[in-house]
Amino acid sequence: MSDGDGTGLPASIEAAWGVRGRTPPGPRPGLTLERIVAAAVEVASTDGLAAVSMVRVAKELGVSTMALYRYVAAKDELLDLMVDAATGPPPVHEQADPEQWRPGLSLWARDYLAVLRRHPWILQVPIPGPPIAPNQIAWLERGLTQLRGTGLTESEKLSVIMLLGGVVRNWASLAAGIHAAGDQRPPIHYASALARLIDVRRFPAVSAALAAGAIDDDQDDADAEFAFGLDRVLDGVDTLTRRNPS
Amino acid sequence: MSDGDGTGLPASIEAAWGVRGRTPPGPRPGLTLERIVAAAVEVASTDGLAAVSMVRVAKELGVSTMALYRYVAAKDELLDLMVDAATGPPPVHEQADPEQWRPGLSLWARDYLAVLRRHPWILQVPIPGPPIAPNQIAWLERGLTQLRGTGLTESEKLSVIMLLGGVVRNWASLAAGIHAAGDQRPPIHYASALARLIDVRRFPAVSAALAAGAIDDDQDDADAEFAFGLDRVLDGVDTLTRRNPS
DNA sequence: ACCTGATTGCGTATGCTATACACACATCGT
DNA sequence: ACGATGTGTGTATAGCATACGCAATCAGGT
Repeated sequence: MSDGDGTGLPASIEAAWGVRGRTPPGPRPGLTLERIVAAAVEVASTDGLAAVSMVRVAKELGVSTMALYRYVAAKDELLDLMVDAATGPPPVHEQADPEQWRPGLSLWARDYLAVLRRHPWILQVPIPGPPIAPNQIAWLERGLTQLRGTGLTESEKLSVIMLLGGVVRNWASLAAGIHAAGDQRPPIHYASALARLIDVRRFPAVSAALAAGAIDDDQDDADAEFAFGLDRVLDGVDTLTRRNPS
Repeated sequence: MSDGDGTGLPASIEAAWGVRGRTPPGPRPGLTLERIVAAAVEVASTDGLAAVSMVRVAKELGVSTMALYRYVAAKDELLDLMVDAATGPPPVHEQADPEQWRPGLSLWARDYLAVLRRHPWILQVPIPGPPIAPNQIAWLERGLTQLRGTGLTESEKLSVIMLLGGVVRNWASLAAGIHAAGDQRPPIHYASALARLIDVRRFPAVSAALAAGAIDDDQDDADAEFAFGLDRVLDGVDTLTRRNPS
């Protein structure tokens, strides 16, 4: 389970990249990393991330718990692989005009959002670091490609994609949090709860927002709010492209 | 432990807001929610969030584990209160020209980042929903106040603050992730690991970024990268203020 | 002054978790 | 054929959140 290569990466991540040596002695493996990850994703999709335990995944596969540890050094690794598998490769769209980076980037963000909507549990997996798993890199690739006509530096392009990905994740997280909270708990009426708690003199600006109906747990404006955040970031990128000599 | 008010909020959150009824019969409480939260924060700050268990916090206070459950319905509530306590109220600055929203908002973001740098474990606490605890609201208040001269609608102001907060959290999370990973693990050389794994034909854009040195685990450029993301968002807000009739 | 009922803190118990370790067995290169 | 190596399994450990019942404590109504 030590890294066969010198990358310092966990062996299971390398396995996800398809790095394989020649077959060693010993019994043929009856399991596959892929099958394990698929079973874990299945559990997360049906019963939530909290239901994903090594015991449960092993039970789902009909093997003993400890068998999994022949393929994964720790549960964290499994979680990372689950995220990558559930994310999948970015969808393929017709390549538009390279000069028109904005719709391309917008589509990228919306595609990513769709993934997070399909697998909300992804948002509950703590991010271990910069993207390294295959599909994460594929998404990064597609994102960077959208920016090819902008004249930004490579470093700027990368920052833009990371920024945008964060914004999407963040918004999805908030939206999912509201939804999940209203799933089991007594649905917290956020606006009325706030109205009862805050003092107008101590929090005039929040009170004003409250009075204007800006704070509302309505799900209807959700898409509009996402579009707002997305447009702000894209406007910011636009400003940058115009400032730089292209 | 049920909510005394009709807000639907956990009783412990209401307690954090200072909502109190008259003293009921029974022995005087020997503990305080404040003391419990303070002890938990202390544990998190010294030994990390993973070390925060009910057993450990109780031990730190010299009480039994179950005593804590007289003040907190579940561990999640404690975590929320810990975040709010560790965040604290936003620092007070001299009020600048209300027309100059940009430096004010920039300072807000940097203040928030400073908090997250001081208490990195905050980033590991899953966000349960929109901000509701007292200090969270205080930060929101200060953020909204910075936007008072922009002519944005209340809804837009709110979205901007949420967006900005997300960006700060996201960036801090990534930076802390790299740092934490290099804390215990064999320090993953991200750039070289990627270089070894990816194929130039499959990932030309990522390869280009890699070749240009844009992908680098150097901590030096970190502040610059944060400023980049911050400036993109602020540029986006700027575009909006110019478009709207103020 | 006494009782009632609420509330505190505690001890115990349950069921869950990740994972370390030792074992039996299968298969490869020699 | 043999040694090395990897696979799956069973058992054991240490930790976790938290449900439950009990004894002690105190305020308010009588």
